[in-house]
Amino acid sequence: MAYAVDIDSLNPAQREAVLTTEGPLLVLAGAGSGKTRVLTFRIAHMVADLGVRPWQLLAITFTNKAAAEMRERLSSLLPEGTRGMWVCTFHAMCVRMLREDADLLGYTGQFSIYDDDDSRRIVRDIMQALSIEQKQYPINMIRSKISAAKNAMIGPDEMSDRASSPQEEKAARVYAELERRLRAANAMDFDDLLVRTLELLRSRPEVLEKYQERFRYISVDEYQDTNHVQYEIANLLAAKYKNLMVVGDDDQSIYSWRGADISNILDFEQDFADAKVVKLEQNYRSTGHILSAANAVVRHNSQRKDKRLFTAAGDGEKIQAYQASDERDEGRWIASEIDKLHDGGTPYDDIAVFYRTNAQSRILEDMFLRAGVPYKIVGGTRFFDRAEVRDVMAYLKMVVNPADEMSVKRVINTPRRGIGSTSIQKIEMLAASNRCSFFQACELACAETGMFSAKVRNGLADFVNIVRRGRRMDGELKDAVEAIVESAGLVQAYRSEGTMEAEGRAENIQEFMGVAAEFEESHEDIEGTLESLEELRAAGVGDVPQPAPASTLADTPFASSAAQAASEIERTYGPLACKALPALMEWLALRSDLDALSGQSSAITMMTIHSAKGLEFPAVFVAGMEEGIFPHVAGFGGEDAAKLEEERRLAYVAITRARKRLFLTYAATRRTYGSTQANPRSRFMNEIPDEDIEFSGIGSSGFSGTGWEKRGDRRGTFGSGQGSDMYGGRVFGSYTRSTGGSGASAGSYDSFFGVAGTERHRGVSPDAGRKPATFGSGAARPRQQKASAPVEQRRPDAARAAEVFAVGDAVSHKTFGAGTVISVDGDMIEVQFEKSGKTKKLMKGFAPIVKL
DNA sequence: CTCCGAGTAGTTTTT
DNA sequence: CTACTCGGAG
Repeated sequence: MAYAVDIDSLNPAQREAVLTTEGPLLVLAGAGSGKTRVLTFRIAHMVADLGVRPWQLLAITFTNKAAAEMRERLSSLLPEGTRGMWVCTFHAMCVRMLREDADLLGYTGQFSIYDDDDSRRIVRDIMQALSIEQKQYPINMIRSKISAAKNAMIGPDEMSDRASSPQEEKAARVYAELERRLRAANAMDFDDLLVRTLELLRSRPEVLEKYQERFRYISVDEYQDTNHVQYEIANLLAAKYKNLMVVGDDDQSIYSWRGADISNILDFEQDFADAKVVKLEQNYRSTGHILSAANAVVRHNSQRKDKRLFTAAGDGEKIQAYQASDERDEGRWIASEIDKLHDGGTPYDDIAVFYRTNAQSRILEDMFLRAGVPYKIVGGTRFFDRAEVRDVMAYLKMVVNPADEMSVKRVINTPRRGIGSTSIQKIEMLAASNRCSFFQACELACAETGMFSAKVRNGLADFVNIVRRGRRMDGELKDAVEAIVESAGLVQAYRSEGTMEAEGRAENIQEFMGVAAEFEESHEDIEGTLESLEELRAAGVGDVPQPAPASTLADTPFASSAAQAASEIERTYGPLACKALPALMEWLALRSDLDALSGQSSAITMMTIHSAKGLEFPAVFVAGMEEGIFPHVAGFGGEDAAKLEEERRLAYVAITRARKRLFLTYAATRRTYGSTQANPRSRFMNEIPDEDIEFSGIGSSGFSGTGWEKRGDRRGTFGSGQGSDMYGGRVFGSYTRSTGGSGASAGSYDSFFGVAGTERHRGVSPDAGRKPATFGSGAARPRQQKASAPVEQRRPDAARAAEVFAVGDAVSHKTFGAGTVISVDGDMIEVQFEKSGKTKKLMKGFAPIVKL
């Protein structure tokens, strides 16, 4: 048989996976084993060779980005098109299904989606209302308990019955109120999207049937990251035809703390007795040393399916380990190594720096800035998480769904309209006594002369009008958004503040409107749209079957207040004229990261290890390889083995991102939360075989694997001995163990100081001992003269240092673009950048900035 | 109602 | 150390 896809380019295991199109299939895909290729080839094969119609296919991914990538690869494999194929995340799929049949659950199709921040706020409000002390019952604890209950399909009542602790009892009460409010607001949080879909599929056989019949072939990527509800949904959808393919790697399960359940993948063979299992163990990504290190580390986990990646590629370069004196030195060393790589022809785009926690990015960022290494940060505080942007979004959400109490309350007094918490409370009472939505109560309040002052009533009237006018806006999405923002008066309010910060916020809002305009353009194409069969038929897509007779449902079991309130509002304020607005809101709610927005400029990538999953880079740095940081404090101490294993999987993920070069760094001392601590080197580094790794920096290779080091590790004396004693000026003098066991390390110091090896004890006086402190924070690395050179070169040169900056000066930064100086303090200047809106403190002369 | 200061918490995160 | 939240004073 001649295949439309190049089946010969696959290895036997991959080929088997691609050709197994019928029945349940579990693909255990190790890191870098070509799993995306298998996934896309398999689908392309089905469509091009086996006559499966694109609309019969459902491919679920974990992130929007992965979905977009897959769609792209599929459309290049399938020139005849992929229209009707659903390639999306679980959440996007659920939203699509819920929009269509929300009325069966007592919601309207216009329901709002509450993201994490919204959900947090509402829980906080509820806890306040129920006077539950946040001190005693931390909000995140309550939220995770509720989330766990939701995902176990346990309702508030049942949770209350089962509550075995005061925490759970309180959580159940919050849960009950949360449900009530979400329903009343016609809103769903991220958990609800999944849970309600499962509810829909379970309670409505005709709906389930519709999708079971349509989606004959289902594949789920990153199966190890699915939670219980997602697992149920997938199984339900596939229950009829059993053509379910799941792809995953138990070694890369790093989201259990978020409800991901590894047992989903481990138990697949039990769920489907006749499941075929294919293991993809050949790695096409990394070189030998890197792969060997990854294998060695992950082998320390007990809870895993045994597999071992192998590669046909050569050993490649050894992993470079570097012990820095402190976190600043670490950043500097990484910067200088990046410089070397770049000089050697590696583009910045091929380099990534990973860290365990976002907090670590600061110092690294700072050091890169000074060294002139261009970087971009993935994750962290994102554009769409900025308060002012969220405010705009809340206005838009409110216009789309005025019952959305959360959004209404968020912006009712932003910008200031003189409506404070007492007025809001009164409106709440009004809403309760009139049994109407909060928003309708706002309107009632305008007429209530007795209850509110004229000032408040005027403010409310303005506010209510925003919705009235907003809903009438038709035409271009961009214009509608602009009109709503305009009538909200946000930009004007910021502009009149006159501060640089407010100006930045105003600019962010402008930028947001640019995003909206962009969305309208890119939204035109049908690609990526999840169409129903009806829509496909209407669009003239051939051989789409007749739908099952429409389920005429007079008996909506939930005559819910949400639906009533929503339709009430529809009647009162008229239908929403701008149809693109809900689509924009949905896209915003389910957005992944804004990597599309960050330009294509050449820069290294900085991100947490979690966000690095699924990516690969020719050169990878992992910073902060220290006990307490990675594995993070929560994971060690012994008692929680499962947590430690997850940290180890995280290490596995980090290591396996690297194709050719891997650098692991750790610092002898590190400032965290203001105090300095000395952390021993990460146990994960010790799990890497000696032949795969090379140590350098203070206390280099001769140390590894010697007995004393392990003894030191436990007490943390290794780090503190090297680090703090060094600063105390007693590097070699009193540190007897190091003189005995560390020839290589001493050697490196010796060559640095130019002291003969045999004389080092006498030669280094306490006074001279301070020098290492200089070396630690000054030059990059003792042994290689060259290494320190790049940093050295970036010393403030005369011209740069002489440049005078004044507040208000326009400047341009190599990485951050244009900005304005907002303060000057000696050699430090603070600059606000236009693009990011962020302010940064920069060192005059070091930072790559020029006055415009 | 707003503003300012003290106090405190402080993994990982896509949807 | 810092960013954010809460509570009290104006």
